[in-house]
Amino acid sequence: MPELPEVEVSRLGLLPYLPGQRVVGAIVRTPKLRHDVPCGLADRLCGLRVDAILRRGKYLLFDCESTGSGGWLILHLGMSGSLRLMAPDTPPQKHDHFDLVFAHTALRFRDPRRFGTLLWHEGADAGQHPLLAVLGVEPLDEGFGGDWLYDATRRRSGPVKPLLMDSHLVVGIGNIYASESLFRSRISPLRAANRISRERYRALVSAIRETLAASIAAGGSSVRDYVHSDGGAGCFQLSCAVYDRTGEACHRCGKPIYMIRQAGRSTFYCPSCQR
DNA sequence: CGTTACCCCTGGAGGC
DNA sequence: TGCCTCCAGGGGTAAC
Repeated sequence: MPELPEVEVSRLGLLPYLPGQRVVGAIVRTPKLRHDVPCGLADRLCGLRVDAILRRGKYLLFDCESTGSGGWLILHLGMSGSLRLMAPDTPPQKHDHFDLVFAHTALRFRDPRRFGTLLWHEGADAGQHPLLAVLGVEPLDEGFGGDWLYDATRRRSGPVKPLLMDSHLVVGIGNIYASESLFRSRISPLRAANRISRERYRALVSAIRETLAASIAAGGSSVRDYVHSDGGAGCFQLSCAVYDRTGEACHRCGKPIYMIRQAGRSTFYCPSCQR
């Protein structure tokens, strides 16, 4: 489910409640997620105060007194993960793998497919963690621009769509937003990355930023006293122009939307509008 | 080095 | 109703 906007909305939903709170307990019900949950994680977390919640790509980073004797709780929602705040004594349901317990509330992590990740990084700099150290630029940061993307793709002869989803280049662009952004900028997902002009990369970057920002804004308005990341609609209250619209009429030209498979993932596009 | 295939897992949808 | 196949918003790793 979660792409960058969903993760960011989860983060924003937690901000009013968690920073400043002290961890009074933690429950690891499932030690095997995408990676093994570190041994002794619950004991390590106990007594630490959550100072801040940051995001890097699709990872949520809980600052647990990292500038003192603590570290970072690193959480990735995978394909099917979600977070929710609830009373600490709420009975766990199937696939509820982890609780971070505070005095009056608990943060619960649910993930049916278990592609999510729960890690711990000791020390002040979460960016040093091996999984974070290799990540590319943030798509909403200044460093991500059309000229930068043009320069970064000169030796990439593969199709542009799978490349957009490569977190070592740029983080946070998942399968939905890759297709949607390419449609908006009228670039074919099949086009070789090194055969796209500077001008078109500027349009693509604008489309990516606008799509992500609009989704965050749309999701943000729906979050109140619980953290919402499995809305189910997939497009986060924004209607998709091409994603999951195989055979339906293109909103721009009226011809049918196509689905193809690229690097093992579905890609949706309008062959007429996107070149 | 760049690119792709495979794999981790569960659940829902649709065909028979 | 049951069983089968395919599909799903991610991404690390191995192999080409």
